Amino acid sequence: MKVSREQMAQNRQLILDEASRLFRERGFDTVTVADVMKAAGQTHGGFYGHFKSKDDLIAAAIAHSLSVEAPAGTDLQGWMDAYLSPLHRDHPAQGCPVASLAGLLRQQGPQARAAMSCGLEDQIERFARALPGDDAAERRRAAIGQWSAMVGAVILSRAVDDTALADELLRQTRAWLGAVGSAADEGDHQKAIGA
Amino acid sequence: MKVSREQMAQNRQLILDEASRLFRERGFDTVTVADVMKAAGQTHGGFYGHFKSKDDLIAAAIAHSLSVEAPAGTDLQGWMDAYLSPLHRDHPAQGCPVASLAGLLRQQGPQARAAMSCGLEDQIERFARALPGDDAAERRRAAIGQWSAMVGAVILSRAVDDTALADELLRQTRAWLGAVGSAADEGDHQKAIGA
DNA sequence: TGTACATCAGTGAACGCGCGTTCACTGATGTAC
DNA sequence: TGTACATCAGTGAACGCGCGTTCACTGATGTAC
Repeated sequence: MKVSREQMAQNRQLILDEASRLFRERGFDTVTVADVMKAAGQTHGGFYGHFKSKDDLIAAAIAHSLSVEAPAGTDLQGWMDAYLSPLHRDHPAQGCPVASLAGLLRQQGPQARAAMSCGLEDQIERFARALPGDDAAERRRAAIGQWSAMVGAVILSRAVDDTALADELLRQTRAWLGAVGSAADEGDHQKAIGA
Repeated sequence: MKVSREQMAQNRQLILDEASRLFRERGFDTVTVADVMKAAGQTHGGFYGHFKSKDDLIAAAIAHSLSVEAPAGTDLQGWMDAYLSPLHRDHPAQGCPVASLAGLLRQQGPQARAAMSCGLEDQIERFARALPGDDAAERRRAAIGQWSAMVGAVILSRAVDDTALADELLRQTRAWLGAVGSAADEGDHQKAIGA
């Protein structure tokens, strides 16, 4: 049963939405093509009318989720706190695709890794632009350092079975980023006034 | 052909060594039971004389690699630099199991996650003990924050296809950790002298 | 504008392959005498 | 200490299941007249 061209385009977007959600939730290997198509309200056979292979879908889904993601808006502190919250940790399906997928990409194909490269570069750039300070190179360095810590803390927090440790990882990383942030400001200030 | 009891114990250790190496290199799903046994010089049928299931092996291999790992020795700075080096990024099989496996654990069983919890707690404790400073709580916070950044940076660096970006992630994180470290010292110093 | 027909998006059964797991068998080990 | 035999670690063929992928088919779409 053929559908209209716009319906087909809409179906493709729906497949990408559901794939992106399922991959973040359960990883690439435990989600089957049939799972994705069922979530998108279709049967698995039609999949190959939209994508060349599962690998092709993986790459497209990564690009899709990274393009939707809009980090580091106006409220930088609020965004960082939300990122390092138990809520974000416990709901990867709606969360940052970098935190849920980066650890899986080493065993994925070049298309998928290339998609992650672009998305990551965008994310770093936006983060750096949102940080305070005049020196662009220093802002970029701080963006990479803080971003690494945030992604790392969420990944570790999700890897762990012990709730107390998982919570502590997020809480302490948040506190530590706050502490080094203000300490760095003081340090910068000392340098600025020639101390 | 039966082997001696000590030979059998030795074989079990060999299986764990090879599994730990292969899992770090290629992840849990792309390494088969037959791959592990072949690497250990045996056939796949004998596997179930040593382990209850592949999941059982995964948990045991995680515990095995984390117990061998000895981070944060006497030369803290050297260890951190080595951790954030391209050499470490490009050789996960010999590298830190947390960096290669933490991102895969969300879709693994409770045994595996429990093994990671214990190993991670040990690692944090040792790191905190190696850090300078009098306040133990502050040292623990710094250990968690810095450890998150290190693990995050290596994971991101491995996830990315673009060599320049992958190198930059490591280099900038190293530089940033150095900068906030000394800035924090200055900040602490300012606090200490009542500024 | 209405009709006839070619196109092609989606269906669902089927294929083939690989993997985790089982099992009957082998032959060296280690124990009982 | 030497011999007979029960044990059991390791072998490799086989099983069963699930997944990615293919394909003959269906019937709505959209075009040609």
